[in-house]
Amino acid sequence: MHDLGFAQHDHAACVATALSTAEATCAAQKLQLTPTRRRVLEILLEEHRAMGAYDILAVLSSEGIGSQPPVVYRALDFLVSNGFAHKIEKRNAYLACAHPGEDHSPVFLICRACDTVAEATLPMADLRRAADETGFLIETTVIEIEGLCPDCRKAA
Amino acid sequence: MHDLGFAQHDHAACVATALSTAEATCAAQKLQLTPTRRRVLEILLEEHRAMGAYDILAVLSSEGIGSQPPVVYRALDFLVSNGFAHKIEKRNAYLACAHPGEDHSPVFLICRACDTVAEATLPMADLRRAADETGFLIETTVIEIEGLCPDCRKAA
DNA sequence: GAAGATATGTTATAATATATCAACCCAAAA
DNA sequence: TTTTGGGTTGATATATTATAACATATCTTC
Ligand SMILES: [Zn+2]
Ligand SMILES: [Zn+2]
Ligand SMILES: [Zn+2]
Ligand SMILES: [Zn+2]
Repeated sequence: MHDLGFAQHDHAACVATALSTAEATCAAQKLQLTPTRRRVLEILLEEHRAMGAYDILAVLSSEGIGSQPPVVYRALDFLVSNGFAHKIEKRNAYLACAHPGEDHSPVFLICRACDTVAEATLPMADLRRAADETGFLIETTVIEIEGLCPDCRKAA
Repeated sequence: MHDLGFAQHDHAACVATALSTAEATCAAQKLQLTPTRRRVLEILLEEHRAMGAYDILAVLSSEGIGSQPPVVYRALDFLVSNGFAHKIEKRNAYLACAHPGEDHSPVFLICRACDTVAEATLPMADLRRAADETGFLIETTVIEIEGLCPDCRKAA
C-alpha cells in the first residue's frame, strides 16, 4: 500500500495533469470526453473529495450545463466505466481516480471524522489466487476501509 | 479463504442453528431480540440470499408485522450493528451473517449472473499492518468482489 | 443521404433511507 | 409506590439516490 493521499500537494498541477492524462487516454481509446464529462471530472479533481451526485449536479446547474439528474449520472457512468473516477459505495459518493490509466484495484481509506477519502492500491494477487481456487471469477472489487485518518486519530 | 457457501447444505438446520445462536448471543449480551428483529433475521436466513430492505418489508407487511420503512430499517440496523447480518453495499441489500459471533472481517463474493452472495473471511493481518504503517485506524471494512460464481462460469 | 451508433434534453418516476414526535414498556431509583 | 430514564415501537412525512422512457441531435459510414 502506498500513495495514501493524506500529504500536501500542488493541487493546480494535480488537476491539470489528471485532465491532460484523461484527454490523452480518451484520444487513444477513441472515447469521447465531451464538455459535460470533462467538466464533471474537473469538478471532482478540483474538489479533491468524494462528492454526491447531486452535489456535482448543483455545480453543473449553477454553470448552466444541466440541472437534471441524468446529466450527472451519465457523466459519472462514463467516468467510472472508463476508470477516471470511482464510486465510494459506503457513501454513495464519487471520487476522481488517483491512478488513472494504471489498471488497478483501488482500496479506499475513508475517515469517518473528516470525510477524507484516500485511494491506495493493494496487490490483488492473494485475493485473486484464493478466489481462483474456489472457481470464482473476479471481475470487479470494492474494498473500502472506514476508520480514522492519521490527523483525526491524533486529534482524538 | 474458506467456506464459500456455494455448496449444498441442510437449510432447515442452518436456519434453526443460526437463530439459536442469535438468541444465545443476545441473551448473553443483554440485547433485545424482539419479535420483529427476530423475524427479519429469520427471513434473511430462510431466503438465504441478499434481500433489499423493501423486499423484507413486503414479507413483514404480508404478515401484518409492519408496513412502514422504519420497521425494517430499524430491525436491519440492529442486526447489522450487532453482527447478525451484513449490508452488501454494491447492491443495497442485506444478508444474514454466515459466521455469527465470530468477530470477523467478511469478504463477499457476488455473482452478477445468479445474484448469489457468498460470505467468506480473509485474514485482515496484511491489510491492518499496511494501514497501521500509514497511521490509519481501521474500524470497519467493506470488501465485495463481483464476478461469476463457479456454476455460472461453467454455464457461460 | 440513409442507416446506425453515440450522446443529449426533458419529463417523470423508482428505489433506498431517514427525520420527527408521540406512545409504550420495563426496570431501576427515589 | 411513584417516578424516572432508556430502549422500543407506531405513524406520518420527507429526504436522498438513481433510473426509465422517449424525443432530438450529432457524427460516421456505407
Ligand atoms: Zn483509481
Ligand atoms: Zn480524518
Ligand atoms: Zn458475517
Ligand atoms: Zn452465479
